[in-house]
Amino acid sequence: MKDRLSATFSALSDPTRRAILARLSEGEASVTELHEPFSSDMSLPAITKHLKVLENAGLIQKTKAAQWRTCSLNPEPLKEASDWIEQYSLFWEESLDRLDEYLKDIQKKNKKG
Amino acid sequence: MKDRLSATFSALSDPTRRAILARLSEGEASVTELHEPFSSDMSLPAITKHLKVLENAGLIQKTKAAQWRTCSLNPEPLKEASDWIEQYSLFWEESLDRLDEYLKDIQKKNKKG
DNA sequence: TGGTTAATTAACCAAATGGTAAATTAATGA
DNA sequence: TCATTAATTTACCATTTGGTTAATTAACCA
Repeated sequence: MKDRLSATFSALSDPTRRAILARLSEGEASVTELHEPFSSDMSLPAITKHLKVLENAGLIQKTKAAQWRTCSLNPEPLKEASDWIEQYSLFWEESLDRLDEYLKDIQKKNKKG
Repeated sequence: MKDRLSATFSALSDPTRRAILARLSEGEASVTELHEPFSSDMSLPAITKHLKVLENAGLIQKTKAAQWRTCSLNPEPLKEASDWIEQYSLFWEESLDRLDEYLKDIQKKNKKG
């Protein structure tokens, strides 16, 4: 049994799966919807397999309604991955400036809405 | 040819390789030194292979002196991975508080010297 | 009921992955 | 020179990975 962090990084190591997560970050979607952008060069069963990998890593969740399978993003494993990488952030110099700027950005957005 | 981000996440998907990076975060080390913590259950050639994966992903660099191969951490790909994950940070709620705290921590350390 | 839609499973494939033991190469030094 | 140390390569292995096509299952609806 693969540990959670390994499963997460492994899931993220494929471009198709990263693109799927990007799509889900905008809102939940059905399997067919997720397949659409890749339909010219990838089969639906291939997408099903990718989703299985993402689900096993805990990165997505599926809900079932009739013949529909709706997928949604679960950010928890991403946060764990981010936390792991964070221990190395002291190694890049601009870290302080970037975080400062990013933080201010978020505070602005939060105050607006 | 695998794209850089995929190679990075793929490299990070193995616990041994993450442990190697953790060791290198404390300072550069020879192949034998990196092998030592694993020597009871993993061969030296296996470590060589892992290092090859890390090197191909750009996560480490090797310098050569006589029969010695010294490995050191390269944080750039980690930063790229962190940046990629960062786009999802809005999905976890404590992000703002954590970043704020972290930033203050770093500023304290920098002011000390 | 039978056709349609959505999704999954089964069977297959080539390549990649994490290991091993043995052999080889590179460098040192008695 | 030959033994020792450090590291890599070779050859092998079982398993996993990203795909495919065909078949099957689940659900809807005229």
